[in-house]
Amino acid sequence: MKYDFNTVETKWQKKWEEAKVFNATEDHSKPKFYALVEFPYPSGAGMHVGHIKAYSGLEVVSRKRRMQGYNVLFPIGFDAFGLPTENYAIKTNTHPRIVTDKNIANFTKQLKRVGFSFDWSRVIDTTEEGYYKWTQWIFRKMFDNGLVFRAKTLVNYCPNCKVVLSNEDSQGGKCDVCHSDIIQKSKDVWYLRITEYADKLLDGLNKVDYLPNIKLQQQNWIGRSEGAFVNFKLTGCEDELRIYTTRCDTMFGATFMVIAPEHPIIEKNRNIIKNIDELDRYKEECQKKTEFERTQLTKDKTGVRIDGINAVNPANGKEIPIYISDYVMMGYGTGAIMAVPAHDERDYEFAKKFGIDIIEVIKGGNIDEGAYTGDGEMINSDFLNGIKTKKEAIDRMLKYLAEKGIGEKGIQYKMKDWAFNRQRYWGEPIPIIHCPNCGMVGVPYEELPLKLPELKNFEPGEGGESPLAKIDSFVNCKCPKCGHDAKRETDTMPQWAGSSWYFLRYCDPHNDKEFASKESLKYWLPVDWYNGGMEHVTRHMIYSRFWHHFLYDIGEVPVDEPYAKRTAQGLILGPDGDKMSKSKGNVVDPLDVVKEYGADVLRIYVLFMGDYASATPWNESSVRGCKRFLDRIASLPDIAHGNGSTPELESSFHKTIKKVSSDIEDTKYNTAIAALMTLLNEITDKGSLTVDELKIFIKLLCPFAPHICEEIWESLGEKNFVSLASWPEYDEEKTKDNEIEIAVQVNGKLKSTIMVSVEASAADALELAKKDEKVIASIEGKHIVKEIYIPGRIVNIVVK
RNA sequence: GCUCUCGUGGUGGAAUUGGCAGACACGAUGGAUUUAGGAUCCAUUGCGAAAGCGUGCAGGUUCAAGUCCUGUCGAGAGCACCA
Repeated sequence: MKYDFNTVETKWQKKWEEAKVFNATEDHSKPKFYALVEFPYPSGAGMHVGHIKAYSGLEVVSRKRRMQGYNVLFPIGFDAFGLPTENYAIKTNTHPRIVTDKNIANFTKQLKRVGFSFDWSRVIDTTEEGYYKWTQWIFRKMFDNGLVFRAKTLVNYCPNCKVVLSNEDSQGGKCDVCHSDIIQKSKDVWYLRITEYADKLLDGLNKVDYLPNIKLQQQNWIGRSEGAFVNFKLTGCEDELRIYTTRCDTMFGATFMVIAPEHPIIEKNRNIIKNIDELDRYKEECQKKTEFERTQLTKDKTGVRIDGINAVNPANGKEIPIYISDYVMMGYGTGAIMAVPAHDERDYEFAKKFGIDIIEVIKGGNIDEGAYTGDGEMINSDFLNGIKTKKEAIDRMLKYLAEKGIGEKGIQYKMKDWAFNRQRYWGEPIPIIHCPNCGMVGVPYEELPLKLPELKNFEPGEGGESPLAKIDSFVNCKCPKCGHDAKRETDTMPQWAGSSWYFLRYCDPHNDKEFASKESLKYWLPVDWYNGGMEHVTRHMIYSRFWHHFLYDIGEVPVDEPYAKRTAQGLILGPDGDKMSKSKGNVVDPLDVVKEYGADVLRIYVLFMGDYASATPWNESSVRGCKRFLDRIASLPDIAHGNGSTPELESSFHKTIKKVSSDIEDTKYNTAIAALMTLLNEITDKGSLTVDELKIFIKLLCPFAPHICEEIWESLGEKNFVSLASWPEYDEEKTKDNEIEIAVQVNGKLKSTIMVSVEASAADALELAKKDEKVIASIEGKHIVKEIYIPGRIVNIVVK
């Protein structure tokens, strides 16, 4: 059978759509399987091969589950708010709505042409009013529950995009969208209190099945640390200085203190501090440095001693100096530290540079060379002397601090509250009204969605205010509480808002009374398997887990953790081994591949090319290899006769069913396909197979290359879709061989192989091995020290 | 700098988790077919003439190490002075 893939593939795509083969049903009596892939941002460039790989994994799993009788929800949608569309709209003077619709139409066409088995009746678009109504609704619930607050603070600001960015969006001091240097700017910012959920997000990781590196990244991001808060008395002023430390055991070694340049204690004591001008100048210098510069200069410590105020070490009563330095951040802990140069590398560098005393309090290092951060016996520490472990010393010190009433245990997180507003047009308007009498008031629930007003000019203002601020009819309103003239908030939500709950909407996407019905949520949640990119592990996933935990706490969803399992696909690199990019000219367009080789080949190739989780370069020749494989499949019906099979081939079928079934579950799609290739080679060598065997082969291949499988299935006289046929079962007994070849080693070196029965005893196997000529040659005249037989594996004879 | 992951043929990658290293595929070489090219089919393909040697390098544990341990070099990812 030679076939024209273009005709055949579009034929089956049409039939699937007409018969609604892949629509999830609301038959809640069936076992469910909810497979989720990260919905795409509909960029103007269209689909990328990376999308194909990202979706093909769970595509295979979903198709297998349907064949196993599950009610499968495998949805798709579009995460369409965001800067690229808005920037394009500004540049071309087209409304972002029009741009978005066009891009979504293009993506839809492309996705359908690859034959993904998405449930197209549940498509969502985060920019639709019927969708963002509920994004705003959830925000309002958070507002009602005290999880939203506004503060004027120094924030990460991108001067190019003219927006405030969250910490997550400004990693490395660069804007996540345009890669410009971030500056620190004082602005009014809306925050979501994600830190309140830090422990829940951390604990939740214990009950989910995420890849280990994904869990680790989330743990590091949340960055919980246990330590102590301690109050240091000051000389020269009335205040106390509160610090956070994880090493209160080293307090006898604290020979100075450091506070952040912005620490409020400086402002408060301007009149007392003798060198205030010098401190002001230093502070100004620090603010001029971008975050990037600050991190580049980690080696070179700078700072200024505060003249006029000293601190008292509460452990030993000694007076110690206080410095300001930018290696202490206002945003973590209390913005002040006790510095223990003998046992902290940063404090050590600082002390060396400023000539401060270094007192060793833990044995084990050499303080002439550097700080010692390991464990050891406590010395020079009064009541701690002689204690051998860090834990014991910390406990003892905490007890001391409690007795004196100057300190207590404390917990800190690296994660900060989520800066949630953007000064942009193409996002969900924040449903808040500023009233001169009532302060911040939520837009009433019945008025949601708060619609994005029509606008001609989408450019943000020079002062960094939202384009919405220019529309008086939008801004001016009445306070819902007191009726007084009031003003609307004009900032919009960040790109991450819509994607924080989209998997809930898929459960019941057309509901206009609730974001999803309780019954549908109860049935479909949690997501059984979520696959996506590593780049979303610390942002999208943390954000959406936070929203979900919140919804769970207010009784809106039935489970606390939204994703039972999470995997991640590796990148597809360009043929040159570099990351694909337009500037390098190494981008592969998936639709070109479909045109030349067909969708089945594209699908097989992205899964066969290598380990699913690893980055793998594109290889055009290897694509042709996959084409060859499918061409050989197409001619299989020519040799499928009704005649009996052989026991060997039958056994191979059972083994292959077992291997393909388990490999799909383990995301080892490459070896699953390799197993099918091996079986095909065996069939070709033999020259024939039965029609029943061919049907099994087609079913196994169907999740990977469904179009050609449907075509062959139909040619065999089947009336129904192979996509809905039953997944093949295997007989464990038939996967086992009666006789197997095992290796024979002498002193661990392979000498020969022998055929033994699986039931053979150690004595039988060894006897057989010792009859082998090559083995005899190796052991002749030598003394046998030890004989090992691992059933089914190996014989090893140790001789001297 | 810290944390994590990974180093296997000419290439992408396998290896039931300590048990015959190199499955499967690409590429290459030779042959068949063809006017020719392409496509297809057959054979060979880790290195070495061979005994042997081979999983970045150096040690170690073990009857047995790609797999475990120690050190070291290299690549990638994440974090970025987190007290």
